[in-house]
Amino acid sequence: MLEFAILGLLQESPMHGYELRKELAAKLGAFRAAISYGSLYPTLRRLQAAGWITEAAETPATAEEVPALTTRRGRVVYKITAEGKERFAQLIAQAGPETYDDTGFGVHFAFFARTDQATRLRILEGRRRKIEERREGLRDVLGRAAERLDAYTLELQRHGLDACEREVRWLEELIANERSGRAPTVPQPGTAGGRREDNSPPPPGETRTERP
Amino acid sequence: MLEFAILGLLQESPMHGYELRKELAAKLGAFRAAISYGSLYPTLRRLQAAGWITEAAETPATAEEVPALTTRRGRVVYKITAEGKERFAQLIAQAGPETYDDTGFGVHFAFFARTDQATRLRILEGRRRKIEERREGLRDVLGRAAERLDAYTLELQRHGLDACEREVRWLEELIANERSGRAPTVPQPGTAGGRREDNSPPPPGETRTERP
DNA sequence: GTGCGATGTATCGGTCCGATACATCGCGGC
DNA sequence: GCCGCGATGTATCGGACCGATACATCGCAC
Repeated sequence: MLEFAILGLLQESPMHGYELRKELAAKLGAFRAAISYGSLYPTLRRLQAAGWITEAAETPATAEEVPALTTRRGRVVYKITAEGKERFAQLIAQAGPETYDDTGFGVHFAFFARTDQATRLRILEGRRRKIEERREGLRDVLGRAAERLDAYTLELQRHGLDACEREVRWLEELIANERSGRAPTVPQPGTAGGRREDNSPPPPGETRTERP
Repeated sequence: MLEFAILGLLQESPMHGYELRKELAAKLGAFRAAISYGSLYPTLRRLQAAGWITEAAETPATAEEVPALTTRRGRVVYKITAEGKERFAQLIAQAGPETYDDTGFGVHFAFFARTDQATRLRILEGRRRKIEERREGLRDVLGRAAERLDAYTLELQRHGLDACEREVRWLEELIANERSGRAPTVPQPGTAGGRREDNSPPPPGETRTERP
């Protein structure tokens, strides 16, 4: 998961660890709190060892200035490699059941702009199915086993059920939108127009069609 | 977390691993999928080593019947000890910030019936604060940084924001209810109480001020 | 000039998950 | 009769990720 997120982010621009964490928190604010350094740095090292990313020498703005007077800074900027981009595409293509749990779904969804439509649909439908199952489970408990549980537990189930129903509806909308061929959902109010030219659009190109 | 959940469940009645997992899934269906055996069994061993739980010889219903004809079953039934109950009470009393993240909150909430009112309030308010912070973060992103993000990411944020607002409202209700001194939220239909005759009922000793 | 909060890299122990293995029980189909 | 098969049940292993902690530097206010 972390691997996927890092590769996705570094595709937008090179970054160092701290920045990576911040960007990720911003992008996933909804689903995840913030990744821990205790997993971030080891993962970076792993990715580097695998060749998906490389250290990009931190150019001090103008190389002429500040040559070595101050002790060399610790900041390490990472950059994705060609192999890394391939790897990312492969991870998207493979997107399977592990993509349907809360975290996995959130992370993949956050990179839908780099995901082809077929995969988007597959993920959305898989997620919906999973949530529907959870919903049925909750309905079961609330229906059949209600007497066995105390009032607080029941309240928890009710709240969970509500959240499930809501998410299913949300997913339905997204799926319908996706099928109708166009971008996400409705553009929001005010600030007319705009908001379409972010860097690097979903490359529908050679995103491989292999099966593992 | 798992430790807490297990001690809480075993207070309702002795159980073996499989049962424990099922009960837990039913009680937490809303927040957690289901705990993994890979953490359940090691934790059980840890709790046993610490003396919070013990193996209770699996009595075959009526000892007269089915004595030893069939090969001895592997089933291991666990039972909470007096020290375990103390430990559980202590864990509740200590309930701090780690209790405010999704999983921690869910698990603690599921055992609110065994939690004193002051602690319930503390947990609910801590959780509310945490969600409010998340909400503000999302509003920030949606407000200030909207242009930097693609439409899918924005949609994810919107959905997350909605969920936050909804949960805050839910928590407000629960808190108000809690302050007004009454049980959870709306009481559900008849069939009050029930399931009380197992060996170890919640000792009304020092905790508990509510009536279930 | 000194303290202090934000920035930044890094490690360690511990919790928990996912996959896997294996054994038994009850049941229906052939 | 006996055979497979899904539910029940215990167990382990490698790996992902977290939370706490330790440092070092930078910019700025006082």
